[in-house]
Amino acid sequence: MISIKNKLSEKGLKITPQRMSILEAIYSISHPTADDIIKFIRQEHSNIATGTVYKVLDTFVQKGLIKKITTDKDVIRYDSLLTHHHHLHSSEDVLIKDYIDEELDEILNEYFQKKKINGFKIEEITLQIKGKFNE
Amino acid sequence: MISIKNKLSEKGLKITPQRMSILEAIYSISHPTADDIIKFIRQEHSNIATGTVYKVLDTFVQKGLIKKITTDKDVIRYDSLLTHHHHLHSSEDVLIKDYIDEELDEILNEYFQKKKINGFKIEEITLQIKGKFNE
DNA sequence: TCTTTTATGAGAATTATTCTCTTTTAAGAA
DNA sequence: TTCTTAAAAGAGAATAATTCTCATAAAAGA
Ligand SMILES: [Mn+2]
Ligand SMILES: [Mn+2]
Ligand SMILES: [Zn+2]
Ligand SMILES: [Zn+2]
Repeated sequence: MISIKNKLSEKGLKITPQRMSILEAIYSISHPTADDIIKFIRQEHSNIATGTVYKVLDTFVQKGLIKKITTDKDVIRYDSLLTHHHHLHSSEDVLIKDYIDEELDEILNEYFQKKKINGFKIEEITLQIKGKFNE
Repeated sequence: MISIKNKLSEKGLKITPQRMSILEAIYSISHPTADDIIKFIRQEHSNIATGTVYKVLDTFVQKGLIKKITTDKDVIRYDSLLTHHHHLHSSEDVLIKDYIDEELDEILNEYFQKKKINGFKIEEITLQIKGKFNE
């Protein structure tokens, strides 16, 4: 898609088939691991080197095209949703869902406007909301 | 120490030198990785198998003696502070500090008492506060 | 002290990620 | 278009983090 190409060139990145596939994969899979992305790309398209995927993901994070998200597993996941949001983490399995709540963000902003944390300058607050998804 | 032994037996765990060392290490090091714990124990005391450390850490988490904490590295850290709290994550290095704020917790509890997340039952909310530590 | 269950150790295996080095390719210049 | 060149990708080895397997050791209650 033209928009994928645009996203790359906006960030001053060379357009390569690998980068386009990886970005498409991230947009198609919810909070994927590097391995999820590799499997997704290899289904249809050509082979891709795992090192390339890790390197490209790193570049994308650096350029702000995607974000890293943390879980209590030793694997890094990636997020294509760039606007500020939080995550619902299943306490039973590996499911993660986006949680967008501007009202909450407003409350937090107000709270930390008043209550300064001494010796620390806040850049971003992310909630990890752990719980159970019903059915 | 007697209290370390007590903590183990309270949870119905057999008291072993390895488990005592690991628990002492966790109490001595801030948010350690498994490897931090292994190095700490090996300084003074005897050797310990890495597999033992991972297995014991897992047991401790299961029994609620410690908690896992997540960072944006592919390594798991552990936390000995069991009362509900949040974390300040340095955006520059790997430093993590506990952040305890009951007033904030109260605000969050109230907020989510009203605002239900549909299809999801909250168990715990943890804030990852990313920013810079001054000097 | 004996018995049984559970834990530990050693080391191999697996998984996730990074690195090195060679070859390929995107993209601007000519 | 073709040429040039910096940047990217590929292959595969290396490293890091964690898990597994199975033989031995040792807690803890009988
Ligand atoms: Mn790793
Ligand atoms: Mn791993
Ligand atoms: Zn998300
Ligand atoms: Zn903590």
